[in-house]
Amino acid sequence: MAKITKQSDNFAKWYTDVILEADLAEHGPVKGTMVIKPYGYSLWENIKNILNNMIKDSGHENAYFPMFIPKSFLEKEAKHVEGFAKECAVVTHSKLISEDGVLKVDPSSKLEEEIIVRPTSETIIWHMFKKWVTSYRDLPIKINQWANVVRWEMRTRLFLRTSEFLWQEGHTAHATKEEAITETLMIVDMYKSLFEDYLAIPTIIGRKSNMERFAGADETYSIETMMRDKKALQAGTSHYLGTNFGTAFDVKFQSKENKEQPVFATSWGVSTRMIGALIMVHGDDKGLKIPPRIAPHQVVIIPINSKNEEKEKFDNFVDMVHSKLKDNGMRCFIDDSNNGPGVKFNNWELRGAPLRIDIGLKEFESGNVTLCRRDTGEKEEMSLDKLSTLPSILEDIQKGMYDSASSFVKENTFELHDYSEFKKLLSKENCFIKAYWDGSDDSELKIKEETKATIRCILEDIKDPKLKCMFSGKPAKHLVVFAKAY
RNA sequence: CGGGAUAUAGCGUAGUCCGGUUAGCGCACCUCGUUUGGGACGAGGGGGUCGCAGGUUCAAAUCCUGCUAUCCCGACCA
Repeated sequence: MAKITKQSDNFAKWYTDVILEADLAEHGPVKGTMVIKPYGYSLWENIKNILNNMIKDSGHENAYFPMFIPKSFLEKEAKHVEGFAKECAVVTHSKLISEDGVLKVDPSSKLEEEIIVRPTSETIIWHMFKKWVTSYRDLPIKINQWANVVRWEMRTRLFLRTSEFLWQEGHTAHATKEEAITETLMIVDMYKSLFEDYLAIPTIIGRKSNMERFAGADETYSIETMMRDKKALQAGTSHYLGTNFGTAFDVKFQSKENKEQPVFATSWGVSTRMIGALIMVHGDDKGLKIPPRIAPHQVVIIPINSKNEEKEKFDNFVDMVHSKLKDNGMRCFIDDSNNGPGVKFNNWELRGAPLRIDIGLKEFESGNVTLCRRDTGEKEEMSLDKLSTLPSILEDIQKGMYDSASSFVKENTFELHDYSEFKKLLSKENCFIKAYWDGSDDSELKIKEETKATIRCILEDIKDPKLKCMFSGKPAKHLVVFAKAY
């Protein structure tokens, strides 16, 4: 088993090493594609199931819309096209022919209208909403779909930016602006809970600036997270789309008063990118560290020296421990591979299992087990009747992971009101900096050019005319967070 | 799409400058045995159209031409 690069030597290399060595995923044959391997997919499924329940509990219904979108649909919302035009996969033909053993595109199969592989589904969904909405009685529509989308990316990285990725996209239609805005914000809270309560990732939430906003949205709210290299990762978004798509797709409804009115929209999503955040928030030089609530295996049992004379009895003892854990509601796995114990220890640390139970001759004879925590590395021998306390230890680990991630964010977040200090700090190290901003694209752009830091989100609006923009000295409009971002 | 580099077994590489045995090594893999409390050991074994297509030559991984793919650096992005 290869050793992984240390975080301090090369964080990007560490990240790739961990994913490959922990068997989460590997590169597909087409540039930017990713094969999510069983261990990684099981992690995704755990997250997905939790979020899926949250989505349904808040009154949304799952549905599925096609991956293929007529090109003309994309043209209908001007800003939306602009945002996605440069990264679309386009289907132009429907046939291949074999010429002397070489496969070629059959020119005669050229499509009347070219088809876009969805980079996101607003257009096709609003095309359908037009058919579904005529009266106020048809609203709201609250739809979610789990799907893959394709964005043809220049520079790709496993989980963080792949040409094809998995996500959920929620799309809702409402009779009033207020209701749509409430929906947008409710989703932000839902994501916050997913990140904080399950992924143990602290979040910073706010509105996006004009420049960073989703193409076609009136307002974008984002979930910003800090990685261990102190760069920011946008890990989820919720958009208030106003009537942009309603208008573009001519979706209107008749009100109680028999008046024709425009439909208000939201859309929101989180993707497999979350797994990238999870890796970079919690991981250390030993590898992954997965929060217990979403870990594929919460407890991994390592049998040691299982080749003694009483092998059968030994195996029964191991099985008995295993079923005790399962009976206590834990996801549990026995590593009975042929590897030596050292390899297994390192392997499960690399793969981030929260708890490990070692069972060797010593335990077999004493009737105890040895428990080892991934977060602290502490080992302790415990009697079998204490196994029922493991769920509370898992919860303790979960909380500890959140707390330590949270203090890391606090330690690396500063508030500055002087631009030269701002530049100096950012040239020295990555961090989050809260500062006042005048709200202009111009200031934001120049700060980006000079420091590579961007506005991650707007935290508050400023009314006090005495407060000035850190960059321009003009009256401040917002308190924002700056950081270098993924 | 610009600038740079690389392409030899599953992975990592030596050999290429200066053409000449059967293309070598490490990891991984297979078999047998010994091992098992923090990255085991011995013996044996399998696996290569040297990125692709041409050319030069008695002879090409090695020299020449063209192509393709990938990686790094830039502009773009969740």
